[in-house]
Amino acid sequence: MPTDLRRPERTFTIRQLCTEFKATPRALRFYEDKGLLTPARDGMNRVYSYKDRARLILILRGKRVGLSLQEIREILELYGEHDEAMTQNAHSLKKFREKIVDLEQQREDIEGAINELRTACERLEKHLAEKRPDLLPKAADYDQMLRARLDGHPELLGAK
Amino acid sequence: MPTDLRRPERTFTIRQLCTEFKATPRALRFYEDKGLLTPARDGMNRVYSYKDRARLILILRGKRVGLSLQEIREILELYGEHDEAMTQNAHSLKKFREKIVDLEQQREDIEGAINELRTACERLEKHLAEKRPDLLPKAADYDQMLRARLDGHPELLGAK
DNA sequence: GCGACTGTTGACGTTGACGTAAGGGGCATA
DNA sequence: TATGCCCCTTACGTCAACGTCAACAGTCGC
Repeated sequence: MPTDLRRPERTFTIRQLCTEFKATPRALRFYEDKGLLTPARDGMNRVYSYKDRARLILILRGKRVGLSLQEIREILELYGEHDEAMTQNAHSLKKFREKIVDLEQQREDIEGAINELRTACERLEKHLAEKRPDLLPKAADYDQMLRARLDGHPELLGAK
Repeated sequence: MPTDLRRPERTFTIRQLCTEFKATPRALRFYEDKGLLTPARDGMNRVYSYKDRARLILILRGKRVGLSLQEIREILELYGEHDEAMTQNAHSLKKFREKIVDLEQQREDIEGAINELRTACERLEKHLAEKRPDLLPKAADYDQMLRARLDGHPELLGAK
């Protein structure tokens, strides 16, 4: 399939990306300032390519897992130049390995935190059910919240 | 086993807890300022009980998963008074549910990030092996790093 | 030609989570 | 008695990641 391979020539305005990913123009410009994004220009205006959009997705995901913009930039740089400062890359490799260990630890932590929150919720629910059943929120709320998350952006759920 | 049940009367100085958990005195005092810890006093000096230590563990774990001190305090308060402002607790329940959804999303993100870092590492390793095998770090480093994490603080690995 | 909208570049403000420096007390060891 | 070391409080400084605001430019529809 030579044509339509990921809509290569498609471009985006800053606001399009912002509304798509619930970011702000200020944030995107900030990322650019920090070297994480380098959109083209049409006169003054920024023009984001499909690749820029992909980078933005990685940036936002990195943020959600607690990486700093600095760390995210290092990762992004890996997907660019391949024949540059090798010493630098050896350093990156080490840092990435450390980060993996970090993240595995963090995953453990999250499991623990989820469990704690769950039991805390159960306690609270039981307590409320006994004393103030009128205050109990409906299960529908939770459902709706979940659905809202899954809507619209399947690419945020672990896609490449 | 009535005696020695979790060494009940054991206490700690601020520095002991700091070195044990790699925190700083400033941080512990800060947590106290924000109402997350309330150690006893011996004159001016803080005296941390075993319970305080347990709370500190929860605080640090909360931080690692990205909870704000404010959120952590809410969770900790749940393990205390049980007959207080019920309206407040209904609110907490809602926030906890939201946080669980957040954390589940975050866990997904971490899975993805780990995978990306792994493939990035593989790439880099391959690239380095071809062009600059002298810069390749030894696998032993990684091992040692892992062991260092697991040492000393088994209670950090998801215990209650 | 005129809003309304969207875009731009500074520059300053804000929030959370501490760091750091200043000033002082308590106790032990040299 | 002086020198450390650890503790305390108060207060100002810092850093990341933006938010907010000002001041201005391009373009669309009428």
